[in-house]
Amino acid sequence: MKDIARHAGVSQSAVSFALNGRAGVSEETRERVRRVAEELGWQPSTAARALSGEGAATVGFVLARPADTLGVDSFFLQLVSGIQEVLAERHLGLLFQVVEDIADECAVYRRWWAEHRVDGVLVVDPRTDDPRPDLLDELGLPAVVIGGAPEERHPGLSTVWADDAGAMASVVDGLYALGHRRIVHIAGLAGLAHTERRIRTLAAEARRRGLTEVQSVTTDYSDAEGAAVTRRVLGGSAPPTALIYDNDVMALAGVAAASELGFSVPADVSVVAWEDSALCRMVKPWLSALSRDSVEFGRTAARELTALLDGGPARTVRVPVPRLIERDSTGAAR
Amino acid sequence: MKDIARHAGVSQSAVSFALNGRAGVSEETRERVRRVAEELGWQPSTAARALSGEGAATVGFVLARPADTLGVDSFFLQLVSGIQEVLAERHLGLLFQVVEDIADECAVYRRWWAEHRVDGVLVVDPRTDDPRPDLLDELGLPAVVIGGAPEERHPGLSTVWADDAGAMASVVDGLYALGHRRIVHIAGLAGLAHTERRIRTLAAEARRRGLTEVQSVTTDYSDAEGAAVTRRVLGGSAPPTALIYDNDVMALAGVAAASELGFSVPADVSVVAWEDSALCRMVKPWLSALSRDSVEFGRTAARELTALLDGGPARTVRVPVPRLIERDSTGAAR
DNA sequence: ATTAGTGACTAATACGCATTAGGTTGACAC
DNA sequence: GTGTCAACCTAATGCGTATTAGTCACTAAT
Repeated sequence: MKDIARHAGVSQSAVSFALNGRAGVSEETRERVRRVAEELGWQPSTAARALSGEGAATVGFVLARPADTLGVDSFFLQLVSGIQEVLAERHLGLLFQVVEDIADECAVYRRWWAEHRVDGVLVVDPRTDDPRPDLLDELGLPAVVIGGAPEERHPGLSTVWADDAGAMASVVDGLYALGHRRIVHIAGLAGLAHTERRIRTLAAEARRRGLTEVQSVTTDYSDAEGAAVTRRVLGGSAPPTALIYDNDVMALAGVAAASELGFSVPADVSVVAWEDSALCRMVKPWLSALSRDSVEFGRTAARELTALLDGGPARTVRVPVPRLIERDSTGAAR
Repeated sequence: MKDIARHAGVSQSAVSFALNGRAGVSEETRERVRRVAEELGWQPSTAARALSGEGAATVGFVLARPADTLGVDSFFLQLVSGIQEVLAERHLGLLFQVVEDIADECAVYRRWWAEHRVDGVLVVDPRTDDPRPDLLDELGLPAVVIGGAPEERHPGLSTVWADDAGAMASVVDGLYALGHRRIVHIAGLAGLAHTERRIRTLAAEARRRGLTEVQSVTTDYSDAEGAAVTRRVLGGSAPPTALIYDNDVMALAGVAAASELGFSVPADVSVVAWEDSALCRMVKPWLSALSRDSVEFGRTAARELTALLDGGPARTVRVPVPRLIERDSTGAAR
């Protein structure tokens, strides 16, 4: 800016005013300064900006997962991609970190905020008993919880959530209509908010219809556990006629396990995957799946965060209910 | 630091010396200052650090892929996870951005460097005719090219590469030994350096053995194209007896397509996937696959970058040759 | 003719840290 | 008793930007 000022024959402050669209310079000068800045290829130093109180122009994203669990999950990359799209428009950077567990994640938030490294964060995988909202509130760090529970609102936090309960109800509806009475839900990680929501909803739907042979089993989302649980429940005396898997990977592994046991899909057992991806069309039969737009989910979350950074109020936003794509893995109960 | 200085009864400079392990303060004072800093929960402002010439304590990572291609690729998340592990030790942040194409990617590098947002970058998906190394050289932006060609070294760039040529040679060796003479390589994106390396190596190996019915077909890595190419080549008059897929997703889709056409794996056609993941054990038959440690790949790249940032020389480092895991999808040629 | 006001600009300061140039004290040698 | 040196510490400056407090010339109002 010093150089620009010299070349344009004005003071440094005038340059600042001109480039930031503030009053205090004539239109003519402003234009001249703009031209010079352009010629000199000037870009504002984010460090200096941050130092003089403008914020870091960066938002943080922490993924608390052991490295080897990261593998086959298409959800996060798509989510991040959607987040990016919105952030990039406003030239906001995305600071990304992978950590082992929630405690580490909290430590990262603390450090980032203390170091003025981020202006806000996006929180994923909310849990039923989650220390993070309290921490963020305490720090005053603007945040959007992705997939959070709509009830439990913290004053300063925005929440973007998908209606898992509604989706689960519609899936059960569909299966019930097909004559299924014995249903097993191979759920994801226990303790995750959306896992618990799905489990609760399934239980409620079962109660409502008087179904007693309906259960949920939590897993670690891995193909191994998906297959193991499938083998266990299908090996029982009154095996379920429908299986709901909390992700596509487990559904795939489950179908493989079922075939090995001599169960044919969907003749003997119907399968629904909670998460649609190319995988679902890569096995025979093609898997019926709940599809949601993860990229759009990311966009929505990012938009909420930018709104928060602009001083807007914390909000709770719902994204569209996941839609059931009926393919070949679901059919009438035997 | 001002507060710390006041509480400890010393000057601000003394605090700086004490906390940065520089000479100029007594051991006793240093300890006292440390204690006070601890009590006050002080964390250095990265913005201020960056401003006073210490660098941004951040490295950049740009992924140039259309949003919808990101889905099913386990490689990048694992890579990033490995990168993280090394960066986190040194409290370096990872600035992540997804863009549409290479031109945008270059623009991001320019901006980041001009804004002093990053100290270095990690470059992925190098191409045969790639503008990025030249740009990075020109900017003087420290960088590590991941998966780059070992030949084409730019003065300032480090390169971390896997020996695709060696791996391809060993795969062809194995298939040849099993009696395969007609081999099709369903390759990845044309123009990517490693794609071209694999194609060249396959051609060379074929020539060396006098095989004429060997070819590579480039794709966009998607399951759709993988299946389409599979159908096309298997539908020909003298169909190949072995298929090499450049990723796991296409291999899976290929196997499905082959079954539909009445080809049994591995009796009629052998299949090798270039990238191992849970997917390969999720179909019957389990897929033989080239396995490499993507997390370690990331670690290595990050280590090279930190070395570069410490003022070390640019180097070219090779990671271990991918190893062929023989499962059930490869067998003797019919 | 003085005052109040306004538009266009400059000078000065702050942000939080690192660093460099000084300053003071005490020990030691001559 | 003067000079030298080392150890320890303080004062001052700079990094690049935003902002606040002036300054100056000129116009409009009293």
